[in-house]
Parts: sequence; structure tokens; C-alpha cells
Amino acid sequence: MKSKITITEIAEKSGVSVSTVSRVLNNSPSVSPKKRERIQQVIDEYGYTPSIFARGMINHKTKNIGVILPDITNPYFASLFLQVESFALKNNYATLLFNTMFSRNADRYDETIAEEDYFKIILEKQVDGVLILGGQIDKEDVPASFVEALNQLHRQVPVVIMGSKIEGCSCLFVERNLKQGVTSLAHHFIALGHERIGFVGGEPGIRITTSRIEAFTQSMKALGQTVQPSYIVPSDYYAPDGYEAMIQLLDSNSDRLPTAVIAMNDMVAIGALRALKDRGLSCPEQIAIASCDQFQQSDYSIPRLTSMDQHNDYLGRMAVLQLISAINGSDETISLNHSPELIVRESCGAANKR
Amino acid sequence: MKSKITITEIAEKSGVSVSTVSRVLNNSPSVSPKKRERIQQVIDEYGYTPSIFARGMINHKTKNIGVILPDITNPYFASLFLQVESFALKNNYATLLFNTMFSRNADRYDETIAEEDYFKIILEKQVDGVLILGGQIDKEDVPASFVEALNQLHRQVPVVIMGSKIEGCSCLFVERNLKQGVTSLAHHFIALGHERIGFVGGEPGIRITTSRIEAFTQSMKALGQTVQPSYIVPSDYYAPDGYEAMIQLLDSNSDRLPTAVIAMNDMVAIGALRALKDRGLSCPEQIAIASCDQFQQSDYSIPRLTSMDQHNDYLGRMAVLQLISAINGSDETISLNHSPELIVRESCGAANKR
DNA sequence: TTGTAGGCGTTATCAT
DNA sequence: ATGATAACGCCTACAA
Repeated sequence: MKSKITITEIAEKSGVSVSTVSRVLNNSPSVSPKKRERIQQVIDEYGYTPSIFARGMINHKTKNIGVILPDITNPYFASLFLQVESFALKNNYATLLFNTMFSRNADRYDETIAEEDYFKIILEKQVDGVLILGGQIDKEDVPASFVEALNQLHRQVPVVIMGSKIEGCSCLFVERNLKQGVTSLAHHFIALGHERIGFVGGEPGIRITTSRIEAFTQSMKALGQTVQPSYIVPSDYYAPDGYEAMIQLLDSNSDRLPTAVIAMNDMVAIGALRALKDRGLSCPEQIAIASCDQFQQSDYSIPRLTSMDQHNDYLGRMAVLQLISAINGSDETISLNHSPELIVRESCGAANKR
Repeated sequence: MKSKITITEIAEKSGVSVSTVSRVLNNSPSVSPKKRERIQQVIDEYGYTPSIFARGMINHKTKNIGVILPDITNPYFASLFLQVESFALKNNYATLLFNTMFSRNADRYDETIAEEDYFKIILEKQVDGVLILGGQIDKEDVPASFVEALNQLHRQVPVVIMGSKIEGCSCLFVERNLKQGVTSLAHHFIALGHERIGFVGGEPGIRITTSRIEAFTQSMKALGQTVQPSYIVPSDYYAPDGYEAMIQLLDSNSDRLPTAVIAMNDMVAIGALRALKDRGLSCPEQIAIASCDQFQQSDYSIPRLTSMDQHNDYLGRMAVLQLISAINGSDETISLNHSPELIVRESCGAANKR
């Protein structure tokens, strides 16, 4: 591998001092146009790139940010991350990605590193900021030790968390609207004449699950409907979880099935759809389905899924914006302005079939 | 943000010289146990971490690798990357991820950076190695200028490409077995008694598409079957593409439909399934489907998808292994030993329904 | 086993 | 507008 050329050599080859070269490198105005041009030419010719190491020694910046999330394989995180990465790059930040695999099925992976350990690793990488997209922060009760770890991390480098504010945590937060989606869905179903509505998916003890179930219950009550506890079956966020939850819901209510079910997200909905099929139930005719969080292929499932578009792209970009402004020393909180949007397709039974 | 403590301060606080501290930092044996312990204690107490900048000035290593792929939102790349990231981390390398968005629908994104430009950016990040998982390298005819860019990059830092060897390219390659999957599928269908078999999906001009279509045609011929050209409809790799391709296949062969269709991957298959449904055709009864590349939810679609498990986990880890060994100066090529595995489910019509 | 000192490639400060 | 030079934090001969 080629040994890199240094600023000193560039200076020699262009017959100036290193300071002058440094000036053109950093767009300092006080360089005569002719010299600037000559130096730039030499730089290009040799393909010179300043050493981030030497630079870092001075300004302590890497222009890298660290992103921590549980599992990039999850379409929710993938779509969020895609925005984060490209938006960050547009602002000259590159992105270090860490999958913590924090989840119930973490045991699929031989050796799970604790989320706190990632903080140490990421700190050693000397990133300019950290973005946390999910994991322990989503817990209903975040362990005090974890909050402490977060605070300690934030003392070293700006930390932005995509999620609900955590008591006693000094990091910056970008808060999603957790409830509005379910509420819209409940209203939608009720407007369609449903009275027996269920809810499947979401890991118990996780904020988004609790919030959504709560919002679901609330809006049902507000509209004078009762909610059968056995109609609510949390599990987790993936297709197998939706499948199991739906099977359980069906089996424990075989005498009086719901006519509509809200799923935590599209993967859960797909599992649920599968469960209905396996039980010989048709969707939407016998049981309608809708999901709170739309992923890529909602438009191609059988039946097509009615879901909420949570505008994750927007959220991802906002999170980066917040992080960059924090890196640049601003302490102002960026406020979000997003409402999930109902996308009606076939599975809720409201659309005319194609 | 807290100013970091330096090795000098650690030395002072433990009453030794910086070199001794440096020795314990680098596990040099020649330090007396008592001093070593005392120093370690001070290090822990102050949470000292050596500056990667200062270190990098000496050894020119970041312990970071760069990964370039088109779109992390694509389950194929996501599952590959997950393995790459966690396996790299296990070997003390962190991962910088870049989505080039190289694809036909790249126009969805406002401002597309050319893949070559990523090379420059990634080089400036001073990564220890680069892993390329997809993009232009997958083209049937890689532009000479791109090969040149690859070679130039490889001159600076080890580059491992996940894909077929490119003429004139000096990078290291980890080659997947592109054809075996389709061949198995073709044999499977023929064994089930199918004679009219089609193929949908894959972008034309991309190696994997060409190879698979070629392998498909070959094995059909070898088994004495003819292949109707109109039964082969490439398009792209996502669900909408599978949908369109299948619609086109059906419309242009309405007098004599195939009885089985091989899809490029699971997303394409899901689109194809949707197309069948919309045309009132049942799967697998009227047209059977199978896919060459299994993704996460094959087990939950309606019907469940018969697919090939390409063992992407294994491939991802091998690629990292190859990269790390190259970083460490080895020039030996790691050879792969993987065969895609047929997973029979419902869509091919071979399984007994559950 | 331990300490001293030089150098890695930049930027910043201070002269000129 | 330009140049000399001192940091920056660490590693590594070399010396003791």
C-alpha cells in the first residue's frame, strides 16, 4: 500500500512553506491566487489527502458519527438509518454503525455485547456525536445504571436519542408521536362499523407497546366501546411474533372473535395474516387487519395492508440535524412536526377491491 | 464536553514515565507487576482512553473498515451487513457504512453521489480496508474507468469485493456461487413434472441476472426442455419489479401460461405472487413459484415461499475474514465452501399443506 | 525494568 | 501574504 504524501512534500514541490499549503487546504483567504492555483495543482497531481490523524490532534474532530441500533435487518431501523447515513454524509459526516442485537431473540447471536460496552467502544472511536435509534432506551423502565451510562457518554460527546424523554437523562431527544397512529386506526375501524377490535404485537415493557396499547384502549373507551383484555396480545416486532400473537388471540377467543385487529407494524401484520389463513379465516371479510407502522412491501401482501406511514425518513433527518447542531455547540431542541398518515389498502376492508 | 486526560497525566499521577504507561497500554511484558497494577488502576480511575489520533500518527491504523453497498434497506444487503459488522467488531474493527443508492430507482434520492466519489470520501476517512458488497461491480460490463478507480483505491488500502472476478481488477474477490441455486430450482420443478417454466426478476446487464438466466436456460436444455424466450422477464430486484415482470409474463403468454416460475429473490417472488392473485391465478395450483434468494419472511407469505438459502451469513463473515487477512498483509485468497440450500415450502406445490 | 527524547503531519501563533 | 515554529498525544529506539 502506497505511503502517503505529506503536506511538507507538497510544500517543497510547490516551492512554498507548509503554512501556505495549509491555508489553501483550509480555504484561508489570505493566499495569492497564483500561488493557490499552483499549490492546488500539485495537490491534485499527487492525490494528496491531509491526514485525519494529524488534523485530529489539533481539532479533536473525526467528522464521524456513531449510530447505535438493535438490528439493521429490521426494516424500521433500515429505513431510518438510510436517511441518517445519507443526510449525515451530505453534511460531511460519515457514519459508524453498531448493531447491538438488543432484543428477545438476541441469543441467536453467539456473543452479545452489552449496550453499555458499545458506548466505550464508540467513544474510543472518537466520534463527534452519537445517535441512538433504539434498544434499552425504549424500555418502559430504563435501568438507572443505563441512564448513568448515557449521561456519562453525553458528558464526553453529544448524544441524540430517537425516542421518548427519559427521566434523569441529560441526552437530547427526538420524540416520535407514538400514539396518534393507533388512535387513527381505532377511529378508522370504528367508523367502518367494527365493535370488537383487537391488538397484536409489540414487546411488553417497551414504551411503544405500552403507549400504543394505552392509546388503543383510550380511544376505544372514548368512543363507548369496551376492550376485551384477551383481545390484546403483545409479543414482539417480527413476523413470527405476529403469527403467534394472532394464533393466541384466535384460540383464546374462539367463541367470540374480534372483527378487526390492529397490528404493531407491517411485519407483525404479515405474521397475523398468515395465522388467519392457517386458521381458515379470511381477511378482511372475517377479520380486518391494519398496522401502525408501514414498511416496504405493504402494497404487495395478500391482502394488501392498510397501514400508517410514520414518515420515518423525516424523523431520521431530523435526528441528524439535532445531532449536528449539538456538535456545533447549539443546545436548542429541534421540534418535530409530523403526523402519521393513514394509507388505506385492502386488509381493513374499506377499499374497493381492484 | 470533557477535555480528555492524556498519557502524560496518567504517568504523573502514577509516578512513572510515559513510556512505562505506554508499555502497560500495549501489554509489553517488561513492566513490573506492581507498577503495572498501580498504573492500570489510575487508568481505570480516570477512564483514560488513548487518543486514536496520536496513535494513528504512528501506526497509520484506524481499526475502522469501510463498507460500500447500494441500499441497506434491501434485505439481502442488510443481512450481509449485519454479519459483516458484528464479525468485524469481534475482531476489533468498527464499520463505516455507505449507501451508494446505485440502482435504477436512484432518482428517488435527490442527489446521487457517484460511486467513485465514495472512494475518495472513504479514503479520507483513513479506513484500514474497504469492503464492496454491490453496485457497479455487479455489472456485466464494468466501465474501464470504474475498474481503474477500484485499482487506484486498492493501491492505497486493501479492497475486498463480494462478487465475481472482474477482468483487470487487482482487488480481492469473494465469489458467490451464482448459478447453483437456479439449477437446483429448475431440477426441482422438472422433477415435480413441470415443463413450462418461467423466470422473473433481476436487472438486465447485471451479472447475477445474466448468470442465473443462463444457468436456468442451460439446465432446462440439459433436461430436454425448451425455454420459451417470452417466459423470461427480467426487471429488477424488488417487489414492484416482481409484480410488473409477472404481469408482463402473464399478459404476453395468455394462450399458453407457464406452470411454474422461478423468481430472482423473495421480494420479486412476493410481487409475483401478488400479480398472480390480481390475475385470479392460484399459486401453486395454477402456477408454482420458487425464489433463488431467501429473505426473512418467506415463511409467512401466502402461500409460503419455496426458496434457496444462499447462506449469506457465511458469505458476510468470509468477506470480513478476507479483508482482515489482507489488512494484516496476507495475500492469500480465502476459498469459499458454500452451496445454496433448497427450502421447500408451499409455493412450489411440493409440500403437503399444513 | 525504567526513563529520555525525537518524530509522526497538521494547525495555530507569531513574526516578518 | 508568507514563513518559522511550537504544540497536539503517543510510540519507540536508545540509554541508563
